[in-house]
Amino acid sequence: MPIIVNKEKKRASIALASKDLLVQNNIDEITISQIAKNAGIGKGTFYEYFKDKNELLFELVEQLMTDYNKHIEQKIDLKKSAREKIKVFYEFFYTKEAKDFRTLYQKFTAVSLLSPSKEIIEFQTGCFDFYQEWVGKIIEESIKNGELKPLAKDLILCMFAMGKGMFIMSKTTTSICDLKKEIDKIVDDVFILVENKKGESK
Amino acid sequence: MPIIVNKEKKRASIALASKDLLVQNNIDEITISQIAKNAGIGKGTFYEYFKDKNELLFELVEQLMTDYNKHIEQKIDLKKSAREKIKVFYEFFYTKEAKDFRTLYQKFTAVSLLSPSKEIIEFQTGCFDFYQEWVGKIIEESIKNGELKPLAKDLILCMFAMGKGMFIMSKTTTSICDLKKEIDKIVDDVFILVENKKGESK
DNA sequence: CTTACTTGACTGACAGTCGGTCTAAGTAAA
DNA sequence: TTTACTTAGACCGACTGTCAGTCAAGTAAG
Repeated sequence: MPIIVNKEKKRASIALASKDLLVQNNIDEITISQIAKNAGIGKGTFYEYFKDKNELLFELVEQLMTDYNKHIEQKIDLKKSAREKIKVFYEFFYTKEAKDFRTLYQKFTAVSLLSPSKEIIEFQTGCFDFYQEWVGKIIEESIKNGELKPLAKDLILCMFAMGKGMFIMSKTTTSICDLKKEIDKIVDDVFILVENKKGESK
Repeated sequence: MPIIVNKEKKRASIALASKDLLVQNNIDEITISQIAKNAGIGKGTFYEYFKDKNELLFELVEQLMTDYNKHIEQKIDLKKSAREKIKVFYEFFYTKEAKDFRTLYQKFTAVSLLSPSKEIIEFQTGCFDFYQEWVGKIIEESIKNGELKPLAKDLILCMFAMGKGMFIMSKTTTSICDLKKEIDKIVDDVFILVENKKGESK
């Protein structure tokens, strides 16, 4: 019998090997031959594992997101107040640690808008629901323990969308120079509105 | 001397002629030859007026945005409360009237994320500042006349980013099925927080 | 020998270029 | 005033190079 390769693992490793290439160049400036050479495989082999460049980007984003989620989950557990937890959540959009992932996510968002395949929509929907629920839990817990007013719950979607919008705008305008500062300010301003004042906990 | 064509006008008319093509197809599925044939010009002529397909899309979005702004400005003037005015502002994201423009704007956003040229960034920044100021005026006026609390001013950027974020998510997930309803709800929820209760103006 | 996997030469399609054509205004000689 | 010639902007599509995607031949393990 011939060698049986673990398709999933090889796919993942090709994607990982292409990371720098994808981070540092515009997608349409990279050729499949370049990707293949860079990953140490033949061009034909690339097509055994990916339909096109977009699928490669997709695989990479999925990988990095899994990793990042683990990392962020731990970090959120360390914070006590809802405000702090939410801020950790937004860190993705500006922290240096996530820089590469963020660059790829930017490109992936663009691809999602240009040609939203069934798979992409499914993935994006999964992420949306997952994070939505995550933030939801943080907020609801804080409502229960009296940190936040009950109507805070109604702003979950708004805050979520705000993050995405701020990210897009920071990448496509020069009006937002310090994204961390701007997001922090918004979070603080909103929390003023939905936080119970000290001492009056429910 | 030969005929001197109005370059600007011809550029605009080529763009306008390509509208349906760009609305109905993925950009990378359209060829320059197709665009040229559709506009009744030769391929070479296309390149006299545009660097590439993205520049064509850019021209078209600029045109449609100018038109749409005029239309929306009138509509906003008809509304009395800040809440109503703001809602008109968000109409772009779901109204049937703006459907084609919205589709093109979606693609343009993607292009802006993929290859943010100096010109694109400049344009996007201009739009950002313009709308930001617009919403700002609505809010500030309402603060003055006692409709809104002063801290409403701090939420302008948040609300602006929220709109953009909701739009992107409505196009890339299946979680937001009725965008109008969701946005209206968010606006109402936020207004509950920043509106002065009736009778207690200022 | 079979089977799973790999490969790079090949092909068709497209983006972008370039040399040639067309048209009409300008010029000037008759 | 007519006519022949010039000129330059506008226009065009055949051409070229490049790349995505394919496929027939190759490799190696059992």
